[in-house]
Amino acid sequence: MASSRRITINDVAEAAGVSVSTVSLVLSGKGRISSATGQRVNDAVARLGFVRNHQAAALRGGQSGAIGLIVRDLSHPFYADLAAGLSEALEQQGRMLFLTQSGSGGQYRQRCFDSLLAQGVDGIVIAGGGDDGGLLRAQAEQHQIPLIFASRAAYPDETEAVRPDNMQAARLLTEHLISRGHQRIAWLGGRSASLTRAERLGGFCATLMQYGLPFHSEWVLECEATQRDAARQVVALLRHNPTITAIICHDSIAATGAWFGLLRAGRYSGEGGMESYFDSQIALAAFAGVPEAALDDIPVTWATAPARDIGRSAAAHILQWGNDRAKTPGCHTVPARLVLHQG
Amino acid sequence: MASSRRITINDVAEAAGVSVSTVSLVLSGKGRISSATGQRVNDAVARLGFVRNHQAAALRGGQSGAIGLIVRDLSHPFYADLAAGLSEALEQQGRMLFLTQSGSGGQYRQRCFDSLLAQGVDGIVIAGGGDDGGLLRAQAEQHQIPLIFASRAAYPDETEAVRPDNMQAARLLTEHLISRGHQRIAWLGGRSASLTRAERLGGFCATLMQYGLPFHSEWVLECEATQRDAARQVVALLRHNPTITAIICHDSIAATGAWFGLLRAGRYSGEGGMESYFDSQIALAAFAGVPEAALDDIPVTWATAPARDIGRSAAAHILQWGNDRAKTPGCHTVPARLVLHQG
DNA sequence: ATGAAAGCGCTAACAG
DNA sequence: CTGTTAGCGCTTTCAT
Repeated sequence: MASSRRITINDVAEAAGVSVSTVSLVLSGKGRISSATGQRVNDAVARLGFVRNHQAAALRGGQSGAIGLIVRDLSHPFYADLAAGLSEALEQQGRMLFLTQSGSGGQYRQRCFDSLLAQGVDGIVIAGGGDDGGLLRAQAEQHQIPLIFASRAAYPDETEAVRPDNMQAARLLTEHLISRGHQRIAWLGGRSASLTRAERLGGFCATLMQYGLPFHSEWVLECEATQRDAARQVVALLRHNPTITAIICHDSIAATGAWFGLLRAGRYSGEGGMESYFDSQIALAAFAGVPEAALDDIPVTWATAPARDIGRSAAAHILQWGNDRAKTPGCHTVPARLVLHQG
Repeated sequence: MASSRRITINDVAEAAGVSVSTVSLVLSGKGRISSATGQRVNDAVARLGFVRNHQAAALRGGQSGAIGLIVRDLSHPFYADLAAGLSEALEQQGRMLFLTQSGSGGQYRQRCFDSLLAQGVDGIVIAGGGDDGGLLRAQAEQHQIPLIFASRAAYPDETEAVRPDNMQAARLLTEHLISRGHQRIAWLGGRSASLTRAERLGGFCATLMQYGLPFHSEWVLECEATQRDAARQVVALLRHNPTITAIICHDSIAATGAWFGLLRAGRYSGEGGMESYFDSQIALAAFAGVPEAALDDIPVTWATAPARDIGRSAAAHILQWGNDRAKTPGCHTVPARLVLHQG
């Protein structure tokens, strides 16, 4: 049964008693083929165990059916989820995904790009990091191949990109807290240079305004990316501003640190198993890079950056771009989702 | 600058004033080419911005340079790390990775397999799930393409596979505890039907024997995959066996649950910030599917299943198999690493 | 509705 | 050392 030679469309044609072009037409479902012939061909295909050589098809026909992805490092949950969503969406369309990693510093990006080009991909998705002065975009244009950025950073206007909606995420969190009756809300974490943080703060501020609540800039704290610093800041903040009832945290580290800080200060949040010395409770809300199951036990309301949705969206956009050429590039934004804490 | 036609090896040949075969030889570095000609060709390549069409090369030459990976779901950290290691190792060899997801139940596995075959991959790595009665292995053999399994399950002897060394991981943990002076060690978690658990228990038991310590089967507890159940079990266990000084947990859920249980029972572990009612401490050690940064704050010594190493190893084996045909398949085992808790 | 033939871009014999 | 030539497996006009 194990014939050494590879089975080709010629073998199928012979077995079905038709010509190769007929087989090709049946396979791609293009030409008008009588159902009888179609049947015969399909039988032969099944009988011989023929698998179409997609490379040869691409060589002649054009489309390879593969999309390339460049991520910095797949072991980062955000990129893993993004890749998962991308691959899922592509496979639903019968496409395939070439995965490459550009290194945690993005140092191999050009190499990845070139490899993907050489493999004849129909499009490239770059996740993480910006375009170095439009270099990649220029190359992609030269080779007439769709290129799209998908990550948390911002891009020049002419760049096709998919990114999370930071303002909307902040609005989500803020409205949630307000709807729970909180009016004095603080902000913890992030660096002021961060654009992501700026956008989130914008959404936060806008929502406060919308509900007629004041924005206290002295309640907005930067903090280092350590639980220790977050805990320290929370304790200090609450000591000086005891009327605060809720805190929005920039990330899961800040949130966890804040929780420990609250525990230490005797100001716990939610109905956790710990006892509190005070009746008052501080509500915690936070942004998460990704849904984090391990943090289930901390009473925090999360707004998750929808990495998987971003991947799906990137897939949709790059495929659409492949069909409909000469469209104007732009930035597409993907909304966050609220994940309530399971009491 | 944006010429519409694709640049081929012919253009390069013409520009360099040589023949196509010379260019091909320079590109693949095979034939003995005078350095002068080589230089001219490389110049032309650079000047024209030529990118080699790998599909055409594969069509003629055989090797596509791509390896296919089938994982159940990339958003699972174990598979993500595995994929990361695999892709990393492949790219170092100038290979590429096709990524496919077979769905959380593995329901699309056959489809993934077929797609990869059609793309002409040089080998396939299947992560997660076993071979349905050798079906996939048979197909791979028929198409003469290396197939290797990489996951935590066990496989029939004739199957080429890479998996974590569960016994070694258990020995690592057990020896660690013993070296810290623990002699009365309990086991928490997992289901008795699990082979992984059986192997780990084997390593645990063997190490106890080796150090002349008794194995108490009544200190080995099954438990549900919830923190709640783990906590409950720990409390009950310690109530009835107050001399126990250490617990090995089957996974991070059991470990986290155990920690909460210890806190509740007033038997905390490590130098955490909580107060204890008793002087005695219970040491916690556990197996982790993957290094979990979020759990840094729980005082547990982890043995991590080296997902990334498994990916790397799978890459090495499948590439080697590609070169050296007709080797006997077998199971390769990858050691775990100890991750001590950062006091 | 189907067949014949001309390549896609590249590599691998052979010649020179 | 380098050029000529014949395809790899498939798609796609153009005939029939």
